[in-house]
Amino acid sequence: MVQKAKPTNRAPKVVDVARLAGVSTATVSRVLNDPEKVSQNTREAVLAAVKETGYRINRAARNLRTNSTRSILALVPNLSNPFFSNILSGLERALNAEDYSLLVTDSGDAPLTPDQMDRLIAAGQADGLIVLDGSISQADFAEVQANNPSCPIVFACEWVNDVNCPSVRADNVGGVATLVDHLWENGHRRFGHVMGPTSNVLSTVRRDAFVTRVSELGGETRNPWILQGTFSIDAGRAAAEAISAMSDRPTAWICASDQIAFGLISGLTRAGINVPDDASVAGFDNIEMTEVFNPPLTTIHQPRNKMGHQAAQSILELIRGQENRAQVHILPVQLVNRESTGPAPR
Amino acid sequence: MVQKAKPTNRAPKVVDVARLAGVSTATVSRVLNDPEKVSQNTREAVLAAVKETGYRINRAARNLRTNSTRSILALVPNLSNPFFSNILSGLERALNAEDYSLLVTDSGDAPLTPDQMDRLIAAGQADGLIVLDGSISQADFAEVQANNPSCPIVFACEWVNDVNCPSVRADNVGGVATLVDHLWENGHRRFGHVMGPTSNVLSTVRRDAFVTRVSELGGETRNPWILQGTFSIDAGRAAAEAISAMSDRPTAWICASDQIAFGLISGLTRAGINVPDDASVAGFDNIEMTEVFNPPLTTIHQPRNKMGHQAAQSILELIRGQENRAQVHILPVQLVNRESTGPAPR
DNA sequence: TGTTTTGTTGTAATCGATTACAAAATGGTA
DNA sequence: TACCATTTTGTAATCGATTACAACAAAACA
Repeated sequence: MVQKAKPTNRAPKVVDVARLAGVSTATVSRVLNDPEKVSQNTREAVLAAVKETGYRINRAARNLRTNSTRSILALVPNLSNPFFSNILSGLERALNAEDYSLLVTDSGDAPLTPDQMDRLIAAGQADGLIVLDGSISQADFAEVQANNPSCPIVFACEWVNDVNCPSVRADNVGGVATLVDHLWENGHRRFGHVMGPTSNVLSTVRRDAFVTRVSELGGETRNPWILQGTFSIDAGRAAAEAISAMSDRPTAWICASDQIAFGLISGLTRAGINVPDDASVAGFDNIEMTEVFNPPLTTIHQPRNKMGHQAAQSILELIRGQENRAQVHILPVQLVNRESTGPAPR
Repeated sequence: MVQKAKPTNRAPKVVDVARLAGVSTATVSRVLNDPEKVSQNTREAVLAAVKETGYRINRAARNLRTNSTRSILALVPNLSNPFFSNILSGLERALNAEDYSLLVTDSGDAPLTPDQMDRLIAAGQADGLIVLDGSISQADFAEVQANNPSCPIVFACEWVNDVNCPSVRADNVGGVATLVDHLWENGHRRFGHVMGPTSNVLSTVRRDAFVTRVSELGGETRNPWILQGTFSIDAGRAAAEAISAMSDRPTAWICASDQIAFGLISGLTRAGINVPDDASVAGFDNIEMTEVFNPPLTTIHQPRNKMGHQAAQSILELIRGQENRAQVHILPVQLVNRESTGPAPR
């Protein structure tokens, strides 16, 4: 019977394996990295020696020599946001499957400065960067890219305009249009929108899609019916206050996130405006809680795990030189029709 | 005026800095790691050279030489769970402040095998491990610890019993007792509990605390009133079905997590049992959504960020040899009294 | 002034894997 | 058998920082 890795005092290295297998370190290394380059016999001998010694590669040494780290750094605006953690989850699994690991940095809701980003990149802790933060200005980002021309970067979910990086995102335009259509079919003709922060691409893209679709259908919206805020519950509540003070208001509200919708509905209800009887409210994201919220929220489902997965694929292909720098992956979304929307009041 | 780092084709190394400053590489390294060991003059010269060359340390080389990585690996059962991401957030910030970075591994809700854990640890990618997963069996964990006696490990939030590692957790017993007391004061005398998975420490600790406190007060609970499940919304819904089929049931329910409570309330409502008029329901965790849920959820607030922060401190101290291996940090919790609980129906 | 102590700096070995290049073994063919 | 092509293996340099040790200089002391 084969012995379990014997308790050595020192961690075994390639030389130990090589000695035991009666080959050179080069051969051991080859067995581990390019098995086909080695004859079957020696390969088996080496693998046996690896098992017997309990050898585990020293990453630092390999990283130094190969000038790579087999890890990817994700830049997240706010880790405590469940939306991001879902994407990270998909990301992490896809990376792990390829023997890459995931480093996470929380930029703390304040967009990173170019200098901070340079430092993160130059730290040489990662082979690539996945940016989940769309609040970075185009100029700042261009600077970072210019300073680090060889650093593979992929955007996931959010992105920065006019930057030459692969990007993975949901079909935001289609999603918003679907919501408008859904409300339109329910007889609504006057539409309002609660945006995220104006500094964020998603906010503006969704707002524009909203305005476009409403006008295509011939519906009505007005500037004061488009409220700005953040993607948070609190922003939704604040919007509710503003709305309840309006003398003349839309019957249908589309929110830029589910959290906004929660706050909005909560606030409207408190103000005596019943959802969906007096006003319909739709969200965006389909986070887990939408289902048990009262009323269950009509929203757009984003394939979060898939987005993480695709982002992982893209960055790996970029690292391997197979990905087109300008590739934009737009993943389809789906309307989830629940009970926060209904027929327009007459 | 000082030039910005000039665009070299090759990343500058210590030798480049040394040459420019007219000193040896040893001196450069000393300036960067032990500034006091170097005279003021040379120190300034070196720092100037660092700035001029735009030198950034190569971590792989340093890691190899010092046999450390300045990064910490967090083992998370499920990244998409908002509860964990909040802790990670606190963790990441505290680590970053000390120039450590955070690696994340999602064990995918299936507890890791000892072998998988060994591999993660031995990969030498991290100087320490923060375990957020309490579903690992005591035997498995003991094995891992025996195999890696020198690896600093800290538990956060969840933990494994009878293991000699620092642990950071909320006051689960106190929290549950507070909930029971709160319901008791509202006139409830018959109590039920919806647990998490039995394999999880938190589940059993909370369940035991529940049983203990109810009996201390002289209240009533029975085995069939203690339902098992997972920490999920779905489990709460399933519990609601079971409950609505009971002929004789408690008036007060304490759930092991907010998510369970959401599912439970949603299910009870659907079954025609009104919360809080017909039954009171309390959660545990105080996740963000509790506030806008309808009815707003009475729950126990856990200091999630603080837990992450404390876990970071503990692991750093452990790495530096200052932390007591058996230290248990129990952070205080708070009752958040909202509207899902009320007077017992008569 | 000579001797010791203290403080500062440099030389060169070292961490552990990968890989260019060369050498050896193998197989195929005339 | 001799020759060439191909496959397999080994030798030793290399990645870039840290640090033990030694050397030197400056300060303190007798």
